[in-house]
Amino acid sequence: MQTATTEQAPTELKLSGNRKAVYMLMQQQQRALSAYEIIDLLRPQIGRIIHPMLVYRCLDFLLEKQLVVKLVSVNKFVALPNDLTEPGQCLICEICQAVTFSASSNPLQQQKRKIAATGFKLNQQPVEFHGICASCQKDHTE
Amino acid sequence: MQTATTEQAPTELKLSGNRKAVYMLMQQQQRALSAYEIIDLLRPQIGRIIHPMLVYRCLDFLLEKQLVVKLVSVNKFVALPNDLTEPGQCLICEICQAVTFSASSNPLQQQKRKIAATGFKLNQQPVEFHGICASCQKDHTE
DNA sequence: TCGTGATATGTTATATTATCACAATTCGTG
DNA sequence: CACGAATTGTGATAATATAACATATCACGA
Ligand SMILES: [Zn+2]
Ligand SMILES: [Zn+2]
Ligand SMILES: [Zn+2]
Ligand SMILES: [Zn+2]
Repeated sequence: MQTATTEQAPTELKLSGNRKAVYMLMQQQQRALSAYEIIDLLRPQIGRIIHPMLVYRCLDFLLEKQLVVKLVSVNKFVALPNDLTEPGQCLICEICQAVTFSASSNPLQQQKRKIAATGFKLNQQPVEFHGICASCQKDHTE
Repeated sequence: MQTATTEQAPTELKLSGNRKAVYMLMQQQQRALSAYEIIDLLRPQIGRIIHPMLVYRCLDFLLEKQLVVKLVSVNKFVALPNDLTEPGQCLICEICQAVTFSASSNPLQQQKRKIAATGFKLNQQPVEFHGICASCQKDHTE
């Protein structure tokens, strides 16, 4: 029923069916979602029950294409901001779950080189820092 | 039946019953274990079925006392090396699962200060880097 | 020593995250 | 169209984690 193209993805990528639906949802939401949150958000859009396997398969594909990343420390998935050219880092608030991406700044790049020099080959995922964001700190002291 | 003291923990800490058993196991193993691996390893020692809840409660306690850390990116737990004075960092091999702790070296400390300066309050867990260890790289090229 | 509240343990059930296995359908291309 | 490859559909199950409530043990003052 649906054609299998998309105009949103970078570099003229074609996504079809479920993959397109999952990726577009993730781009709209711009926050970390669990696979099951994706299922819940997708159901009303698609109008039928969506099986976990289906979502995990779409996520696997999108991960391979580096369109999304898995935040391994919280078991959630998020669309990669288009302006990030390297995996960089992200800050994850343990209270409100907000996720803030940025490029690796100098010290982190230095640290990564240092690790690489020991023979350990880092993967291409963002380094995940955990803590409490400024806004949640305010909430707790007022 | 068992008395409730231990002589292994740093700073004269008393652990009783299950907590002691879990902590001693983790110190012996010196590798990252899932809660369910702990259950399986503990059963023969204790001689009865150990419920997940029990192990998770012990882990919660040990986490609070900072005797163990949770590697949030792999959902495993590991006894904190006694010589680590700050949370530091760890390298996790995605093939063999080896985990190597070390103190934060300068660039990482600098990075942490930089993050703190933005108002984000980092927690006290090690920063987890993922990749492939030197030994596993050799295995793949030979 | 006994009573009492706090702490720790025992147990069942359930929630959350993720993968396996196999069938059916659709797609791309000669 | 025909064919194999890629994608989707579906049920079952594994792996990780927490909720809820009952019971037992400990600590310590009366
Ligand atoms: Zn927050
Ligand atoms: Zn709060
Ligand atoms: Zn390895
Ligand atoms: Zn291999």
